[in-house]
Amino acid sequence: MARFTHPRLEDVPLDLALHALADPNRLEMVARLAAAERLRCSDAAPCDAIPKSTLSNHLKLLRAAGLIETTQVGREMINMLRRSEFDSRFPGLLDAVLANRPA
Amino acid sequence: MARFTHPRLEDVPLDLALHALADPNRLEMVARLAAAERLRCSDAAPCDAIPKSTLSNHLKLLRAAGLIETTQVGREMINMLRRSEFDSRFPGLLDAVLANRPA
DNA sequence: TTTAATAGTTCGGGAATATTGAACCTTTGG
DNA sequence: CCAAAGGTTCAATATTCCCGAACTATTAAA
Repeated sequence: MARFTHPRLEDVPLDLALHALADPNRLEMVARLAAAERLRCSDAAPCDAIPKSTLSNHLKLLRAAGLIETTQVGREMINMLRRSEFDSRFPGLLDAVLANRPA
Repeated sequence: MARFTHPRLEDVPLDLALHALADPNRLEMVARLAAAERLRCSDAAPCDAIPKSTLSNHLKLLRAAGLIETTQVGREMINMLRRSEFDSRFPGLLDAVLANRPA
C-alpha cells in the first residue's frame, strides 16, 4: 500500500532543498541517482552499512525536497531524480553541488 | 578576550558548508554580508526578533563553515564574508545559492 | 576612577530532529 | 499457501538546536 506523495517543486523552499543535500549519505545517493536514471532503494544506498530504516528515511527527505520521485514496481520502489524540475526551480544549484562533491 | 578561530577552506567539507547555508536565518545573514562588506553582529542579524545567543551561535556556525571571518574592533565584532576563498574552495556554489534565495 | 551601558560569548536545560532495531505490509517465487 | 524479498512505520534512544541567564570585555559618563 506504499504510495508516495511528491511536492510540487514550486512549494519546495530553498532551505529544505539545501538541507536535503547537506548530508554526506544523501548527497551520495543523489549522485548515484544522477548517474543512473532509475534505482531501487537498496541500489541507491550510499553504502551497505546503512540500516534499512535510515535509508528509507533519507529517501523520504529527498522526496520532500523535490529531488526524487518514487514509484512502486512490483515489490520494489524505483527512485529517479526529478532533475529537470529541480533545475527549473533552482537553476544551477544541483550542478554546483554535484560539481563540488568530494571524490 | 573573544578571539575566533577560522578554518582553512580546504578543511571545510561540503556538507558543513551546505548545512550552514541550509537555514533561512543564516542564509539571510550571508546575503547581507554579501551586500555590505563588513557588518557588526547585530547588523548582520536577519531580523530583530532573534535572541543574541542564537545569533552568536549562527555566526559561529558560519565561521566554522569558512563563510565568514570575524575580528574584534573595540567592543564590536566585525564580520565579513570570505567570498573569494569560499568561491575558490566551492566554485559556483555560493552564487547558485544566493541567486536562488527567496525575495 | 568608579559606574553604567554596549556588544557579544558561553553555559545549561528543554525542545526539536535524527538514527535505528523491531514489527509490519506487499508482492512474488516455489 | 508459505516463505522470502524489498521496504515502510513505529517507538525509543541519541543527537542537535534554541534561547534565557549569567558572564566578559570595552568604552562612555560622572
